[in-house]
Amino acid sequence: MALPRTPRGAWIEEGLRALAAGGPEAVRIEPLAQALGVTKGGFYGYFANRDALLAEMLDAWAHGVSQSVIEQVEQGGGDGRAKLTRLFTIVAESTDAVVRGIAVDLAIRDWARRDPAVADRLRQVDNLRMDYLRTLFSSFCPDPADVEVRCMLTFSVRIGTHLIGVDHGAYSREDVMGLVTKELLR
Amino acid sequence: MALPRTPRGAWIEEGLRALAAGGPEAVRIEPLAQALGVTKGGFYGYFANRDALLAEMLDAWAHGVSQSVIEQVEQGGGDGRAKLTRLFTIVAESTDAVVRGIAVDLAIRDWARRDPAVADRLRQVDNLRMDYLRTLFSSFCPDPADVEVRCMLTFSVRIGTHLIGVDHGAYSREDVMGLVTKELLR
DNA sequence: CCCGATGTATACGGTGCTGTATAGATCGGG
DNA sequence: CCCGATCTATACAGCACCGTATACATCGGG
Repeated sequence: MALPRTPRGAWIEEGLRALAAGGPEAVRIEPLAQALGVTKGGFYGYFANRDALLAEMLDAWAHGVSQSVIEQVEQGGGDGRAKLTRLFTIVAESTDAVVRGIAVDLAIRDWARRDPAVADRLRQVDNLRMDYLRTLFSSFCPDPADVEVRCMLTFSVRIGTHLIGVDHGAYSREDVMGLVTKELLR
Repeated sequence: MALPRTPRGAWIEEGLRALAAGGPEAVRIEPLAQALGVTKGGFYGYFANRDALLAEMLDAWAHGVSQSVIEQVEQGGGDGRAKLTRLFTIVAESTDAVVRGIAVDLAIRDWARRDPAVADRLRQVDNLRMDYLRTLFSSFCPDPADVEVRCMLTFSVRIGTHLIGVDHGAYSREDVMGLVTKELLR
């Protein structure tokens, strides 16, 4: 039994890299193989076809994404505001990671606009995140409507900052995001 | 002089439709021709190649997008809050339009993440919109930092609502957006 | 140490698209 | 009414990729 030089997970990870870089259309098997330093020969031993890879990429993302962040935040302890602050920091710093990086997140969001199956999966993940956000905000916001507004704004700005290309005059983007955070934790 | 059965603008509009539906990778000349009920024969009379079409699509979007909305808002009169309210309504209702619809907007945002030239163009358009937002918020917010925060949140949530797939329990998305609007105009 | 399973390289036909070339159709102006 | 510019259909070579088939390499177990 030869141990796989290019294990199943390598295809998925490289696929996610391609997804982040160019959307689902850019996930092509032959370029993936080239990036892995292999030919596509082995690919079809793991996956039936390209769609099977895309499906597994989605699975890998959905499983590996939220839980780890929530655990990371929770094990630090503190009250709601402290946890939210920590959450914001972690999310802002996770730009680089491959599977759970923001680039994959944004690519999947765009993908979901076109593929209902992807949209369903995204909704599940987003609901998990949103539920967690709600518990944190609820710890210091008595009004449920207020909680909902803050959650929606928090979620939106966390995505929007990567999709909006404006200048802020005297402020840097980091400045503005800091001010936004302060406002949301008011 | 035969009048063009498939004028230049038709290719651009159909291209934007394809862009909205599947991203820049989905803008393929032969399918476009098929959608127009023509073959690709005439295309290369108008455009040098596929990239030229993509560039002109971007131009068409950049020119036709913001100015009309701003004029529409301005000619209604009223104070800053009234104009913002009108702006929110107009933006929320422009989901369907082809060139200036939200689908094209989101597709271009995703495109900009990968193509620096597109990102530059998007930044110009976003800066125009943001400047207008700033003037409106400034009319009733004395603190420039507060203005910047509200602008960023407004812009983000206006995009985010189309990219976030969460349920809100007892509230509908419209409810939440209404509550958000009330908060932002506070 | 050799067998067999697993992973890999290579070759192949098929598909969908690009961009070019060329000939035919169509309509307005002289 | 016919000429010529403009638009269109068709044919073609080239490219990138898909999915299959097949033979070779590699390593662990008997």
